[in-house]
Amino acid sequence: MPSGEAAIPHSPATLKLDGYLPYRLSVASNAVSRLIARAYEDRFGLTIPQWRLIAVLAEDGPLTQHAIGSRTVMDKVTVSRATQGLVKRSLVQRAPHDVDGRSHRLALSKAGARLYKEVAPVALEYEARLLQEFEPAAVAGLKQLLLHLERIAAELAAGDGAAASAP
Amino acid sequence: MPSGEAAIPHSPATLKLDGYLPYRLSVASNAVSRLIARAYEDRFGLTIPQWRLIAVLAEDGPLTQHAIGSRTVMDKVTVSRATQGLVKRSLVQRAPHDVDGRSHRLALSKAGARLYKEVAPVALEYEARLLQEFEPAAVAGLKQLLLHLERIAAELAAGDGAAASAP
DNA sequence: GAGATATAGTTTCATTTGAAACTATATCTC
DNA sequence: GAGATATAGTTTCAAATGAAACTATATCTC
Repeated sequence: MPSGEAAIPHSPATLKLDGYLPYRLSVASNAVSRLIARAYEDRFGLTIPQWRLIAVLAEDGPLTQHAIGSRTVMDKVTVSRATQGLVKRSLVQRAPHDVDGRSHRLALSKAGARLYKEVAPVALEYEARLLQEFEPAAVAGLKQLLLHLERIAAELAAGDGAAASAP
Repeated sequence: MPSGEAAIPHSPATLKLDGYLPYRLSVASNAVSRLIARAYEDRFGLTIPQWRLIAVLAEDGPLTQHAIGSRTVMDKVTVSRATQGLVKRSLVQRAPHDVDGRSHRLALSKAGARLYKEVAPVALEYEARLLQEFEPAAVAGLKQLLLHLERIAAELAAGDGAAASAP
């Protein structure tokens, strides 16, 4: 990490909670998550982890739980529990993994695929409403920024003073 | 809410989880919160609610718990617990509210103010690191967008089909 | 091929969270 | 000013979360 000199300060020298990024981010994310969680729960009986799992199976086809976890940034415990709920409702099918006896191959069932087709437009509609006042370019920029933040936060967390330069 | 016609779609007609705003937002926010939470906990023994409480008392001076809650978008239970912890460590002082017997006036103690002066630069440094690769304008835009999202999410949550037009 | 070590997934447990019930005080209506 | 109703803050309880221990299977090393 390049040492010392404070480059262009992006933040005022004095802290203002209202303009503090981690705060703004957390508050916005909570508000959105809460809205979405309620919608999925009320309309489809799905938790957010379950929804993510369905979405990723619909997009990428059959996956192991491990793959789902890394693909969707969810803990293995979270994935395990989401899976159990979905299997119980027969929205997801589990087959043994042919080459690895510890693992399973998860796939959407017919019913799961049908449900996905119902949920996806609702999901898109919520997103559209949330973003309706913004320029498409601004939205694209926001998403890029979020991805970037995520990466940097992970880097800082990994080597918070330690490994940062060496690959 | 204006009816029907789908204006300019900000989102593709097909859902891609990776580009789905609520997902990106949640993942980014979790990554940042986790980083920050660990930092505050390790270095200062503060939880995020406690940190928010200190920050807002430092900025705005004495407040009731209720005021802190609405100012920082925290549940009254969260504020209550954060307060208890801080009072126990004598970082915050509680005085009866002169006009309202149910309420209290919370203020930073000397020690609390000192701690704030230690934490604030660390907080700013984390923010600066998270944002170091971005243009100041992009950062300002992001914060605006987050505020906006928060407001819209709250509106949608309040009247999710119900009251939306009538004031 | 027999340990040793790693990985997929589950279970257990302790912590966090927030809704709902509760207590105490204010305010409003008659 | 006596209920009725609202509000500040706490406590209680149930659900969500994720770290750590655990089980079962793979892989690696000799």
